[in-house]
Amino acid sequence: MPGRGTYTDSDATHHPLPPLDQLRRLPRQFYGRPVVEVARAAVGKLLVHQVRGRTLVGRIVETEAYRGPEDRAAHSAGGRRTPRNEAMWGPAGHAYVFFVYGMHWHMNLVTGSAGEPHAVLIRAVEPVVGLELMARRRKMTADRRELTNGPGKLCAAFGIDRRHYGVDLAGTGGLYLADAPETRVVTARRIGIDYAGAWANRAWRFLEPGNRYVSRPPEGRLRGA
DNA sequence: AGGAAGATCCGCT
DNA sequence: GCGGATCTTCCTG
Repeated sequence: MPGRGTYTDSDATHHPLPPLDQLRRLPRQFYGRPVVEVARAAVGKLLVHQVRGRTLVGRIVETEAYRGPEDRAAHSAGGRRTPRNEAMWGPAGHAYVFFVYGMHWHMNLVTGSAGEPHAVLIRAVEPVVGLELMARRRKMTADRRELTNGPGKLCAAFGIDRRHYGVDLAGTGGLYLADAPETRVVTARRIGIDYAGAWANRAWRFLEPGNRYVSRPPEGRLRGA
C-alpha cells in the first residue's frame, strides 16, 4: 500500500507531480477565462476523482475548446439551448457531462462568463493514481494506453457519468482539477466534427506531443501552442 | 410520432 | 480500416 501523500511505483509517471496529500484544487478563476486559453492551460493539470475513500488521478494530456454559439461544432451552436446542453450556459468551473453514441460519456469544463456557452472537452488523460480500479472498470490490464486515451474511455475509467452533470469543480466536491507544472503543448484540428465547415479547421485541440495517452496523433507538422 | 445523427469505442478482417 | 453497437435528443434533414 502506498503511504499517504506518496505515489506507488506503478502509479509513478516521468512528470514531476505534487505529493498526493498536497493536491491544490484549481480555483474558479482558472475556468473564468476565454475558453481557448483554458483548453491550453488544462493540459498538464490533474483530473482528480475522490469517491467512497478511493482516489483516482489522471494527468490531462489532450483537450478541445468549444465556443458556441458561433462555433458550429459546439453543442451550443446557434444558441440552441436544451436540457442536455444547459450546463454550457452556466457559471465557469462546473462540469458539462453528456452522453453520445448510445453508450459513452464525455466530460467538459465550463469556462468564461455565465451566459457564454463555452466548454473544454477533456479528450485524454495519463493515468497517475488508481490504475487498478481504472483497469477493472475498463476490463483490461493497467499497462495499456487504451485505459484512458479517449474522451469516453477516461470517463469510463474514472466513473464519470450523469451523476456529475453540472457539478461544481471549484467547490468542495470529489471531482475537480488540481494544479501541476506546465508542460509542452501543441495545437491541432479538432476531432470528429467534420460537419462543422470552416470551424473544423480551427486549431482548438491541445495536446502534449509524444504522450502515449493522446487519443490519436495529430496530422501534419506539430505547431507549438 | 418517427427517424436520423451523434465532440466514440471495440472487435474483426 | 470498417461496420456494428446502442440510446438520447432533436428536428422533420
